[in-house]
Amino acid sequence: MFTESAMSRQTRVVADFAPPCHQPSTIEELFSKQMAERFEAGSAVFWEGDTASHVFAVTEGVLRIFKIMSDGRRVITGFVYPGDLLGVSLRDSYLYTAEAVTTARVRRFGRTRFQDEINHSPDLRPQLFAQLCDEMAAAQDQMVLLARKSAEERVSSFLLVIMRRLRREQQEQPVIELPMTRQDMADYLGLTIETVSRTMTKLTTCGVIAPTGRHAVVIKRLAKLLVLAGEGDVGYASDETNSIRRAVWPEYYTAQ
Amino acid sequence: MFTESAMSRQTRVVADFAPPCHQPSTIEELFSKQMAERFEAGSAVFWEGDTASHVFAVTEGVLRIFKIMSDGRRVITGFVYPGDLLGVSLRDSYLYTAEAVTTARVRRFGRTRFQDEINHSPDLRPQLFAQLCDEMAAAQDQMVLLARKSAEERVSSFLLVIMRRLRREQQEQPVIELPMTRQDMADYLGLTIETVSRTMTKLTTCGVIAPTGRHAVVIKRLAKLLVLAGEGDVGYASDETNSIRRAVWPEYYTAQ
DNA sequence: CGACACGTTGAGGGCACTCAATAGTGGTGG
DNA sequence: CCACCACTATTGAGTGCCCTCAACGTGTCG
Repeated sequence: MFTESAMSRQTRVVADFAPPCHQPSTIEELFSKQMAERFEAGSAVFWEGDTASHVFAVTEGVLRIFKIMSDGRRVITGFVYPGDLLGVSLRDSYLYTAEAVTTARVRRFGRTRFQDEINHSPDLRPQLFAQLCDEMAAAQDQMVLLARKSAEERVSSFLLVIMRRLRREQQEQPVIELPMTRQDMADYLGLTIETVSRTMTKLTTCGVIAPTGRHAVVIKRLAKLLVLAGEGDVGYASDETNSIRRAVWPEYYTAQ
Repeated sequence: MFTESAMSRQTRVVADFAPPCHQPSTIEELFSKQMAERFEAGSAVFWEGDTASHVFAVTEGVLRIFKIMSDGRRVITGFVYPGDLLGVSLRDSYLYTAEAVTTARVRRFGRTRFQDEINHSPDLRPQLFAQLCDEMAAAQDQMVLLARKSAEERVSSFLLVIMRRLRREQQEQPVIELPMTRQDMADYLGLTIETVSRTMTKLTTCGVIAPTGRHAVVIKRLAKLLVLAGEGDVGYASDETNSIRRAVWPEYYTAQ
């Protein structure tokens, strides 16, 4: 895979009946021509161990990817949002099960076809590589969370991660949507449903967050949440670090 | 990055004074021409947050890669063995610190140069991709371990992972070398040094392992270790599953 | 309104952590 | 050769955080 030549590119374009002058320059664009499929909440896109025949791009909704131990213990290794790819990191079979949390829309490519596309496009390769790097960075952060953070730190970190994700995708959002159940959060954070619930209550009582219905919260005190998440290096932070943080969250970052 | 043209390849080859007829066909071969550098136990190859200027290949020794929280909590996200790459998953700066556990030898490429090489070689790209997939699969397994496994399961799983790794690299090895300290193991498994020590003692008492000095053990009962690791789906296993397992560890797998 | 799923709250227990003391291990020098 | 030290590992006692088990709210559907 990843081979490239003027010859093979020509071949591909002809096979697709696409105008040779209009190559997709982003992965999003590449998938946009594929048929959109709809998955209802709770339905699976693929299962761990299935032969990995397709690569998916999420255009709408949220999915969970998870592994299950032989005795039923479940670990959610990530939540997948619009713009994310699904099923890329694989050998011959999928590493995890992917299931819709909300009604979701995805587009798919045959694995071989996707690899050809990536191979032939010098524009797409770095995008795919960047996606994989982001995925790896997220996995590393998750390992830190699971290995060493307290329940309070885990829940706080989770809220921050979701916040940043929504910010990237959508507009300014003081309200954070949490479409997943408490059980999903627990299986993602390595906690029980009861501990997640208790911790959310505690954060509410402290005035850090304010619930808006069951599946959304408003962050009232971001600075405090950062500290609780274990990202608050306030005691050690240089002026430079703090100025960077202010640049990242200008409207939120106020000492409280 | 990953951009490609006949022109740039020409430039590269001339700059290296390498024979155009002898392209490296494996990543190992690619690195073999680079100077080997020696790192003493405890010394760092690079630090988390450093500008990611190089990609490394380990040829000898073992390294640990870790992240540290602002208050000093350390999480080892992986151990790196000969044949592994180091510093590939990155954006602009390294995701983690890499430190030699034992005296280690590594070879390096400038990041840009490495990307060029990968870009220009249809042989190397799938190898790199496969490496990244393995890394991702390992990260997922680690998340399962950290999120849901007991101390006993964690230590047992760790021993199995190391065993498989040594088996891949070296010859048949009943003795498993554990060059890292108990603190390293603890920071990898999300436990304390005391819990690791107690669990190792317990496994020894049970007759599952037998210590050979401080930094090596012999696995006496693999079947039991598999069960303790949470990989023992014995109660559920189909004949097919078991036959697969026997094929993987033919000389070890005996019901005990 | 009842059934059901999901979420919250409470009481008690256990696994792993903390703190502390002891025992190996390896290196150095008298 | 052995005393001495620094470092690492083991073992023990007690605590605490989170889990387990259980009951009670809450929201949604028929």
